[in-house]
Amino acid sequence: MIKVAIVDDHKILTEGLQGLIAESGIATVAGVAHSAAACRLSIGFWKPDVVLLDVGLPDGSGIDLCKELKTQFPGMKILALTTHNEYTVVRQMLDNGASGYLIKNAMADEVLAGIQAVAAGKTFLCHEIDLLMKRPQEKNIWLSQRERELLRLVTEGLTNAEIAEKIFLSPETIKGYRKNLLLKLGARNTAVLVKMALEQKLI
Amino acid sequence: MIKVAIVDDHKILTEGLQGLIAESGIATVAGVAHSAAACRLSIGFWKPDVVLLDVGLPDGSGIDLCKELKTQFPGMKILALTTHNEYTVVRQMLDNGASGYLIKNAMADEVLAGIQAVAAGKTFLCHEIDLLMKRPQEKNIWLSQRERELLRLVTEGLTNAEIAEKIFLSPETIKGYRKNLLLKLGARNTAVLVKMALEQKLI
DNA sequence: GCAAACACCCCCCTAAAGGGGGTTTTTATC
DNA sequence: GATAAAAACCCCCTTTAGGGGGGTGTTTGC
Repeated sequence: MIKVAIVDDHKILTEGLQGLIAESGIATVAGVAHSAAACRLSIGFWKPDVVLLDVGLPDGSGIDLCKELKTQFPGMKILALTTHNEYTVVRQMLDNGASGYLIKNAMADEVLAGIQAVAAGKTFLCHEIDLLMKRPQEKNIWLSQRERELLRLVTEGLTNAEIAEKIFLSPETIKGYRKNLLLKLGARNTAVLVKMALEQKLI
Repeated sequence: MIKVAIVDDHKILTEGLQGLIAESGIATVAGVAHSAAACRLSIGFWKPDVVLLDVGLPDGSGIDLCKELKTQFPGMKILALTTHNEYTVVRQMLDNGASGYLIKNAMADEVLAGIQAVAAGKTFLCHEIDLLMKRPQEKNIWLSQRERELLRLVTEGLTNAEIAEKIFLSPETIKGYRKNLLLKLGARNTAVLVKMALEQKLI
């Protein structure tokens, strides 16, 4: 029997999930955590085979927690379960060691299929995410670390001069990055840049 | 017995909810719709007393659907059930006739309490939203229709001249609105303005 | 009846962003 | 060891945004 832990702050969803998993007979729920902190405290005791992990936790990012868990328990499989269907989020989760990715509007039976697949060492993407990851790559934007950092500072409203001072670079360099970001995202100005950054969760 | 309909595209959540409501004994689930279109088709047959309505539907806004349902079926009670905890969203839902508002990380028993309360003609806000609505009003930003329209055009990257042309106003008027928006939201420039607009769902 | 909020318009001036063109070094990846 | 991508840097010039003023009339709610 597969041992599953659920980490998600949506209590209504976790209650439903517990029932769903228990009834299926393929797995048991070893524990439920509603925050990253609660997860860190208990996960060592639960020793689950599979962790159903949300991305948007109240006290931190599931993306970071995923990396943390995989470092501490390399054998533990992470199955992301979130509302986010943005390329950047999925890619970061997979880069950080997640074995699978489900979105919350997937069918209930995809959850069970996902649990079984990742427990068996396979990777599992729900249908919609599978399509997303297979799109022509020019539609799935991927930024370098530096570009992400810059984009974050731009969205916070810093001017080129301020950014330059903050990260010890020339204002002209910042300008170059901004131009490049506009080009890369196909944005005509800062307003659209910020919009895309937030909508596509690029930062 | 209270008759409830669920309109939400998160299938995992709706499955869980159905069980939860059925087990409680206080209500029955008359039907489930995973989209606004499906809801429009079936709601007349179901004739529920209470509709659990999500804001973020795949084919439209729950805010608009709420207004629509209240116009067509004034006696039907709408109980919003969403992830959004932004003042603007809550206020728009309530203005459009919703009797209650739950966020998805509320406790499961709040759902049942909410259903009973709105069915009895009362209004019901879950704890977190109740706190939000009672905050000092300067923290809860509310924009006029015109301001929202302008903000939307700004986030789409239009320049003052383009906006002026589009909505037949003087570019100087647009400039005035922008200045006022910056002041009202406490944003130092367009980047922050766009960020706040999206984060607080002002548009 | 009167204040407050909304909608509308104009001036001047400076700061910042955007569009064009470049260069070099480092660091992965094949 | 070649190739490519990321990272850092620079100049010129034009357009747009932002900061500071000023003002009008019209709804809307108490």
